Amino acid sequence: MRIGELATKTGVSVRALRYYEEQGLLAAARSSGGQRHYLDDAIDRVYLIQMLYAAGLSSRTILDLLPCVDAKVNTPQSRALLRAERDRIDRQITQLRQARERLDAVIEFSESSASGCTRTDSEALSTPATV
Amino acid sequence: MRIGELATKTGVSVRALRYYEEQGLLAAARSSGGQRHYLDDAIDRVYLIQMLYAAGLSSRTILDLLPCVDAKVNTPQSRALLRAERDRIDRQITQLRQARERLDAVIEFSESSASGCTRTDSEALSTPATV
DNA sequence: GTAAAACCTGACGCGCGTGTGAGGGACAAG
DNA sequence: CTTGTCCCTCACACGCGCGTCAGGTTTTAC
Repeated sequence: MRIGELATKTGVSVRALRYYEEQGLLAAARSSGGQRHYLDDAIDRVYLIQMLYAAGLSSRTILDLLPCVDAKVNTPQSRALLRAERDRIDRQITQLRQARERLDAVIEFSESSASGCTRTDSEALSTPATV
Repeated sequence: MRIGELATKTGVSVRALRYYEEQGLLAAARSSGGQRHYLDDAIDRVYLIQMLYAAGLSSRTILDLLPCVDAKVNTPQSRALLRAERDRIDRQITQLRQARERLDAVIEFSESSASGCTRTDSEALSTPATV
């Protein structure tokens, strides 16, 4: 498939796909005219890349990790890298949970507070059912 | 206290503190000579700001949230904002967990795999004790 | 009074994932 | 062969949190 189809199938912009190739994350065959052609498994690849980006990994780090995910490289160094990134994600989750708890405390207080009892239409809309 | 002291006490750079003020997140009194002076509670304020940045909030969003945290504003809109951000954090945590599970699967496979049994000195160093 | 340290404003730079536009080829349909 | 759509390669721009340098003022310590 060509780049436009991959873009619509994955929901990722054409620009982004070209950027992934530039970063060495997503290989593409080229037609005689220079156009990119992808295999079907590129779709999963793009999802994986997006997942790792969403987890806060940089292109460079993803580039280092992908060979491990593909099980093409399995060295002590690659395993250390995998563990390091997993641990970084763990720390980030911890931070997010702390922030979430902080916000939750504020929410709890504000909803039990005085002006918190003035239920409005806008709130009724944004909160489907407090059943 | 002046900005340098606040910086060392919080571990945040002077540049960052000035940036927080520029974004309206951290107020400071001024001396006759124009230098910033902070109260002790600025320390906690900075920690809070850092926490929210770490949770992926933008300066703008933090600016909107701070009045709620200070319990100075408590409207239906502010509560909706709080919940929206909390939910965003929840979604982000979910994404991170997915990425973590993906990496974990790779790690599990690679450590049980063939070349995973070639223990080297570098691994012995990076892994203190597999006791 | 004088030097050093801390502070001030203003402005440019960076990293990074993308948006966006210019100017031009590739390719299927009529 | 032409038209329309998709694609190509530069290349500039952005947002954002902050580093960093320049040139100057304030405060502190002696």
